[in-house]
Amino acid sequence: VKIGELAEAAGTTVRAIRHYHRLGLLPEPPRSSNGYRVYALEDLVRLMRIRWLAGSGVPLASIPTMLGSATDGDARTDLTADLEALLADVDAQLTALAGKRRALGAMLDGHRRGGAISPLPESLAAAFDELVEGEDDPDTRALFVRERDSWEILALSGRTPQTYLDAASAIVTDPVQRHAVVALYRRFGALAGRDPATARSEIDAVADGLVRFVAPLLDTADTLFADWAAQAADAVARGEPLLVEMLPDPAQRAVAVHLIEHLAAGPEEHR
Amino acid sequence: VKIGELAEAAGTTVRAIRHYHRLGLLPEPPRSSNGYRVYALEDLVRLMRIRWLAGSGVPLASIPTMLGSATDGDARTDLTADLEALLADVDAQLTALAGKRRALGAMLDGHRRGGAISPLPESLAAAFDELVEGEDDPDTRALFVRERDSWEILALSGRTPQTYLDAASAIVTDPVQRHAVVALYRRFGALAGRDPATARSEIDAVADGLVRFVAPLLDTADTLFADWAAQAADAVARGEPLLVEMLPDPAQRAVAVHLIEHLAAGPEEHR
DNA sequence: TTGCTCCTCACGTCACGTGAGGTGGC
DNA sequence: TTGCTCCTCACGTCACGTGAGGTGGC
Repeated sequence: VKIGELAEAAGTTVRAIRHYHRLGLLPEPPRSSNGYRVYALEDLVRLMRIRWLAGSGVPLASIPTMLGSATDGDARTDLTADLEALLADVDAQLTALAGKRRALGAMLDGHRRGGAISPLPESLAAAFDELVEGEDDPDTRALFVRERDSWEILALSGRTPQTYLDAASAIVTDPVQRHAVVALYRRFGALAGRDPATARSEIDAVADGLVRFVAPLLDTADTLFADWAAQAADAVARGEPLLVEMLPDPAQRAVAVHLIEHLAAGPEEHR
Repeated sequence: VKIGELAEAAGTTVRAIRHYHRLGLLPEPPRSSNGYRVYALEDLVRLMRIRWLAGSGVPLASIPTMLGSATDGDARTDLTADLEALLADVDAQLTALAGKRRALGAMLDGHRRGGAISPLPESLAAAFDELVEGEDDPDTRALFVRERDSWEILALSGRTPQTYLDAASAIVTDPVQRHAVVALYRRFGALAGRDPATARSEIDAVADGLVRFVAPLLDTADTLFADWAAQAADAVARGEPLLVEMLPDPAQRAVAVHLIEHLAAGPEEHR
């Protein structure tokens, strides 16, 4: 039989068979006078065993060991370990894939209704879209975009608890609270370019205003977020500025530092 | 911020970031005097969005479209289709992985108890092992190995119903029946090298003997197997010998053809 | 001075797929 | 003659990882 027939019998491709030959997985059969490979029953068996193992997730490199054709001495003991490692690997892939499936499903749902694709919860994403679209002043608009970006970072960091995001959605959905936060954002934006020393009182005022919005969230949020805030405050204290450093303006940076220090202080302070 | 800090903040590697730069997924940031890349907040956002999508199974090549930074006109409609295709893909991978998991689990179980790794049901594998190990005549031994190989092909073809394999296990487990089949195998093996014309009666006898074992299996097996047998008979009739051609001996091949013809005739004939 | 981070080629990984260019069989 | 299968390089895919060889910062 020729390579094409062998491939069909085994349910593979001619290319795959030649690949196995190059890897030495499947021995090269004798050739007929025209140079064609001529296969026998043993080759089909070997090929089907290879496909069986490969299809079960066994890497091609370890198939010789599995099939016992390697020159080995202690293969007996290793095999169990190999199989267990493979199983653990496949399990990990399964949970990862399940996660991807969920994420993709959510993306598709959001896109069918919402339009733009975003890692934020729908209400938050919609609220930010409105803010950005409805703003005519380019500076404030850029500020809103930056704020949305920051929230996306928080959401994607995987360390921000859902309750925190939900609470933010609630604030931004309620017209009164929303108006208040937008006013604070505007003041935050106006700080750009000012000397942190002269603007000290405004910096404190804006930071305190923001703290007043964040404080109740801290009460409901679980320990994950408290840990994160503590770490961030630690990093700021040690001079490792991480995210904060990415804010280009010094006065705005001062607000962020202030805010993080408040967050790290914990909920007790604000009761 | 430098590339290492960015990588840590986003939970990736420096290499991955440079990779995204090469692909044009993430724009090259300005450099500091020493040639180091200097990142800003927008880069972190972009990077985290990329990681989010990539982690959700979106291919890097389609991420620009998803993030809307591509110069496109009809991206709106395409996006839904893209996401749906991705979802279907992930689903397919999930079922494939689940299958691998099952196969690996069975392999591990079998290896923990049995020893050798085989695609055959345990009782069949064990029976063949006994046959092969207990045989001193090298020719008969080779014959048994070939027979085991054929059964593995049947099992791995995916077209052989489980009932058929189970029935074979039963035959090979029962001492009386097993003795009878082994005798038939020996006669089959003895046909090697004989002229099909002179050995005609022995060929028919061996084939009939084998048919007598296979016939009751046909009654219980579902239509899948009947289809397969019919196809095989068709192929033989058309001169496409497939598996049969791989038997090197002409007399033995005649037995196989005989057997397949009987199988394709269906169960009615033997009642 | 040591050790850590940064830089740029350039090649490796995994399991094949995809041409390119040519020959044999019906 | 046409179309199909076969052959051998040799490079492509995907998402990075891995050295190789060198420089800058503390």
